[in-house]
Amino acid sequence: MTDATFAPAEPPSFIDIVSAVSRVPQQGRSRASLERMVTAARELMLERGNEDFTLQEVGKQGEVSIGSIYLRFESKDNLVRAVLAQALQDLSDAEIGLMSRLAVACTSLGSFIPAYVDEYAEVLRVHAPLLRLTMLRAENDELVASLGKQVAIHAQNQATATILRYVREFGDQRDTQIRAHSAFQIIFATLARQLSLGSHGETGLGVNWDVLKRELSRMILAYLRAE
Amino acid sequence: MTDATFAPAEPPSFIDIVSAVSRVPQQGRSRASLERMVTAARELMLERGNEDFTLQEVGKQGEVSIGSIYLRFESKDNLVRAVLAQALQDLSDAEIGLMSRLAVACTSLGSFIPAYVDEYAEVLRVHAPLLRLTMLRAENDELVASLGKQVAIHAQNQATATILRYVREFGDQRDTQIRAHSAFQIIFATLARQLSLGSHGETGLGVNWDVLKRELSRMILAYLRAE
Amino acid sequence: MTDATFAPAEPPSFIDIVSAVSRVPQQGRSRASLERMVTAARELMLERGNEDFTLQEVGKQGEVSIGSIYLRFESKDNLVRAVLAQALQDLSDAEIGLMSRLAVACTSLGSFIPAYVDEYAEVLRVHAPLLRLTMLRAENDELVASLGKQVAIHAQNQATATILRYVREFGDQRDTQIRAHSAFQIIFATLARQLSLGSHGETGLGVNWDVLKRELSRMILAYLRAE
Amino acid sequence: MTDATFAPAEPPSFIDIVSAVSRVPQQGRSRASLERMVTAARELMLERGNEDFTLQEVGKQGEVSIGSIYLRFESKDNLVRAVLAQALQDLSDAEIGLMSRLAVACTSLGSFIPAYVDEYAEVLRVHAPLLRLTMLRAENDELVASLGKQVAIHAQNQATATILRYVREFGDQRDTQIRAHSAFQIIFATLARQLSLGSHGETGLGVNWDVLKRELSRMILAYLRAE
DNA sequence: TATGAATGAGTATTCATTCAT
DNA sequence: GATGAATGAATACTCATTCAT
Repeated sequence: MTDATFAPAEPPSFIDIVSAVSRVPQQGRSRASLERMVTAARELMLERGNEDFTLQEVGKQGEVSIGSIYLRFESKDNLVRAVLAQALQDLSDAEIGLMSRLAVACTSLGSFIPAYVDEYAEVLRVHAPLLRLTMLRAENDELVASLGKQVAIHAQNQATATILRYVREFGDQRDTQIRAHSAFQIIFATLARQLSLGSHGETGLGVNWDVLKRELSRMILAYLRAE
Repeated sequence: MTDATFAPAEPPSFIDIVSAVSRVPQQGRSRASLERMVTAARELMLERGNEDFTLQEVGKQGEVSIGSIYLRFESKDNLVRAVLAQALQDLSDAEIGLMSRLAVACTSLGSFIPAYVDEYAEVLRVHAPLLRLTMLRAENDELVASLGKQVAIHAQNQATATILRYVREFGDQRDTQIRAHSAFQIIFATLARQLSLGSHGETGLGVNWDVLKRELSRMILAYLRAE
Repeated sequence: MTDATFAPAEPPSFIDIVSAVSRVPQQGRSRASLERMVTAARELMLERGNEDFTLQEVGKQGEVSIGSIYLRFESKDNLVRAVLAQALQDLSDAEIGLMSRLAVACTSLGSFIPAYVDEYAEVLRVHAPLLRLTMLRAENDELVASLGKQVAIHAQNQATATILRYVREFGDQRDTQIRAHSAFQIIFATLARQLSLGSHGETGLGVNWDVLKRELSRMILAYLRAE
Repeated sequence: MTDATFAPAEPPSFIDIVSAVSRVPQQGRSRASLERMVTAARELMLERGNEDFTLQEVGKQGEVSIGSIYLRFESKDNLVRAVLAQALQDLSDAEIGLMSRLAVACTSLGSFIPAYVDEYAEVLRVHAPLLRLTMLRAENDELVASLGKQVAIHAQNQATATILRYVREFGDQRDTQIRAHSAFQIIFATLARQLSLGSHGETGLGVNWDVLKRELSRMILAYLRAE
């Protein structure tokens, strides 16, 4: 375990992320055109895969010219990155919103953990298609990998900090940070796998989603409360 | 939860797997040539990615002609599949060997779970590079996805059955199959994620590998022993 | 030999030349803007070649908008032509100045020829970079070829006429125009080649510049004085 | 003047030249295909300029596939270079043949110089179109420039050595190498210019080709015989 | 069986020119 | 007049697959 504290750092910002790959900030009509091309690219990427589309197709579907794509993005690669960066930003926003809601709604570890597992599963499910693309791309794209890491670190820190608000309910007061952190790791890994966010791609395998979520919650509670 | 029993089914067989993608059974000299091309393809795939190599390169590196590759494989895709199928077979063999060993060596749940987590982690670590490629490919290749699923199901069934040998040590005798099954799911998901077998590609994020394995064992034991 | 007399015709005029390719006569602020774009184009052409620059770059470097370039020039081609036309005008002016000076300074063929070779070599050397571009372009651009021809004809006529001022020193009084004319042809061809104004691009090839100029003068004098 | 002796060095060889830009030596049917693509490229280059043709056009006109062009040449640039290298080789061969012929046919300086001027002019005239392309390209292509230089140096050395066979007829026995060398420089520069091998592209300008050749011979003889 | 030369469809990118403001 | 964002045609190069030998 590192010294890293789990206090929520500044959340990643879409402005920062997209400015890394997009050429000019836009307003008005240009903004609309930028959005049409990003939307068209996103749709094509979801249909066919990260790179298996042509800029001709983006132009046609988004009603923009090839040239105007190159006015905003240095390359096709950067257009792909912008789509994925936006997806990561959306996920990050949803994660932040979720934690805020749960932090006020749950008064005990026993109510928080199942609610967190359930709702985080839902957030990941909604973002799963683009998230899958992001992870695929991150394998061979340092920039996307780095953005993904930023988002992941923030989510991890925020979740760990929130779990630690219920530290008095832990069964053992030693190594509480390690426990909270491990709990998050295992929750994320399990949910992500069920959503095919990697790992063999064989979602579920005869597992009932609701059952697994319930058992996962039980396991985490048993772990945190163990003496 | 489905009706699927967790009795170990017939393990997947390389012969079956490769015959699905390879053209002719091989003997003698031809066998050697087949192996040279598969080995060359594997090396190139590990270096560059599933498809980022040319058959010219395979021909050169494996000292086989382009034509002879097409004599064995219907397409480049099938050559890639053969490499990945072999990798899955190797993993499956290792999983089977591991379970046999542990089944005789461990006399209690308390000794089995940590040993299983540790040694399964090692098995996955060794096979991780090709396993990563397999999962990447499975995203867009039904055939590889299906082979992966077979191997995964077998591993899951075998592991669940083994855990159930210690069922008397469970804290609660209800839903024991579900518990054993969930334990496997969570172990696999957690280990896989640490090995970057998917999921954001950000292995670890400040987590100590040994610490996480220890906490994972603790969590599983707390869960299975919980009343 | 043609009937063309070698009496100096009207020298080529930049106004005529540029009006052939530029759109509107300019005054005041617009004039300054025109000059900035032509200067920027010239710099880029010298750096990279006749066409290997973009109008975006001209706009940036010359602090003019793309639109204003098209207000003055019908096309990029015409901008290039304006630069080359101006270069031809500059060369022509220098040639005229040179001949005026020598005509009064040199009292004999023996002093005129070496001075002319030396100083004309210097004039060509100074204008060589743009002259090279002009010749390159003239290969495929009728308009530039025609402007170049005008300048060349004027230079030839002027030089021939000047040489003929020393006709009494010729060794043979027959075919004096042909001799004067041939002398100019050979002087120009030799100097031009040394300056890489065409021809294999291999300036010199182990020839000493000063030696060649001296030998060229000797040759011309030997030729004109021969009986 | 450098120390370089003018003894004819080994003449440039097409094999060396082309092997620098072509991928594989060819025989039989492949050789024919190679020649068809080079011929098609040459024709297109003569029609439109060094680079103003597409590989599609070469494929169509030469009845070869795009792929087979890339089997022989690493790039379009190298195909262009091969055409120009072959042209240089042809010129060099012609120059060598010419000198051999004249060396035995001419017994005196007075017969050699006019014959050389006449016949060298004819050789250059025949090769002028491709030679023009070569010089154009050499401006921006180091490799072509270097090949051109080799051919030029060989021609210069060979010509100078041949002129020196008549050294006893020189009017002055001092600096004979310089004189022979200067004579070649001036002959080549003058002929090249008349053939538009560079220099303003304004061939002739009212000069009669035959007259100029005659005067050039006279001038060279007057120069070499001068005391 | 085995070879490897030949094929040619498919695509990211540039940049002169236009025209709405 | 002045601007510069938008347009889209045009083209070199790759590589899986075939098939004549």
